[in-house]
Amino acid sequence: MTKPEKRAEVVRVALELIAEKGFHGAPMAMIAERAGVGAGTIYRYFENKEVLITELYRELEERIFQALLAGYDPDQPIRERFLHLGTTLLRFFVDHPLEFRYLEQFHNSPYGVEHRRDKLLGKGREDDIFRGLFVDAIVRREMKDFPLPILFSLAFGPLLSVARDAILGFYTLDADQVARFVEACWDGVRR
Amino acid sequence: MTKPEKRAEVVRVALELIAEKGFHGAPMAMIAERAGVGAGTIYRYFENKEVLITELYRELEERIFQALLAGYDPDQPIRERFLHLGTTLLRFFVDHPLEFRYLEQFHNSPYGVEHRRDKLLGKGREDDIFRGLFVDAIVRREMKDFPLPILFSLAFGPLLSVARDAILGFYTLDADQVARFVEACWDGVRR
DNA sequence: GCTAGAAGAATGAACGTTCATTCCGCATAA
DNA sequence: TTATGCGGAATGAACGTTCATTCTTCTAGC
Repeated sequence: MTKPEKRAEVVRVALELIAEKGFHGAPMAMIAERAGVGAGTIYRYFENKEVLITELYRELEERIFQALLAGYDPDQPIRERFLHLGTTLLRFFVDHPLEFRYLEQFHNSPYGVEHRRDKLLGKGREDDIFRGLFVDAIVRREMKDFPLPILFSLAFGPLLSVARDAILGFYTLDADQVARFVEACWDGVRR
Repeated sequence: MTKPEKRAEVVRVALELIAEKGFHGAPMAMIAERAGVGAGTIYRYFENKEVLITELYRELEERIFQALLAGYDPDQPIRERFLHLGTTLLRFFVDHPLEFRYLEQFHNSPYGVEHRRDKLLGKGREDDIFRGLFVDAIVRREMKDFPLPILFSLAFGPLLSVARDAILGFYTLDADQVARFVEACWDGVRR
């Protein structure tokens, strides 16, 4: 196995294990074993477990950002842009259960809260695409007049909740239901 | 300290510590110390840590159920019943941050998923109050026609999301905002 | 082209720490 | 005196991390 392959394999296994069993169900020794490398080898690529965890998070964030960007047209009407982002996001989660579960684990950890705090009170990144849309919508009076973070909760709270349940196997979402669901989210935020 | 006082104190401290630092940030020894009892004493009241955790969860569930019941009138129109349950729940969470954080921790643990699975596929308890309302609403065509669990996500996803952020201190919710927010949730589920 | 040696990468046993749980001596009340 | 409940030191399992050693790859000299 080449050097970059090893790193990638460690990251892949870490995603899988942590998504399935949580941070505390994924000891470094187990990650190493399943990745087919020595326990110490991981520390050649990541300073410690925390760095591995946050680095993996960053990579996921980037992939989602790219997925959202694909096919996004800033010139479309607000409603259409909202529907596009919502369905893309929900589909991404449903199609990538491991990634979704990982994000949830991360968000419910101290790292996640810290990270979130920075985002809400500072410069976003893929937030910008959401932030831009929402600010635009408020100015044009097409969305309810709530503070931005509250509007985010209103719009994406249902989305995350339904993705979680679908991924846990409580039910399945077909394409039509996804579309109708995101429209329902729109009903929640729109004026 | 009398016997029942000790038990109650252990439960109180466990709630506090676990809510603030998670299951893994709340070692039994620390719970014991802050509760003013010996480490071994906890095991006179709870077989092991898991039992303590699930027992505490059950007690919280019961308190929420009671809060929801107070002032609930099954004869009111669907919209009013929905608004009552929503605002009561959201207010309860905002007023009881420790309890909310504990519930979140629990839900994101293996116990929680198991528990949830039972609920969605079986007999509810305080669910009944929600289930009854929602089934009623669908039959009368006052809510969108989604499977029940999806409708729950649509209605309560935003609520949990906004409660979480408020409790983490990202913003504060006054009474007016709570009311308007729950109405926005209603916009999401209503036909 | 071949080989000796250096340099870098990988390894996994070992370490120190932390945790849930157990156990035994002690105190209190009968 | 005896019995009961309690405390907290002791225990052993599990973890993240380290480091002395081995293995691999590359370079340089012939």
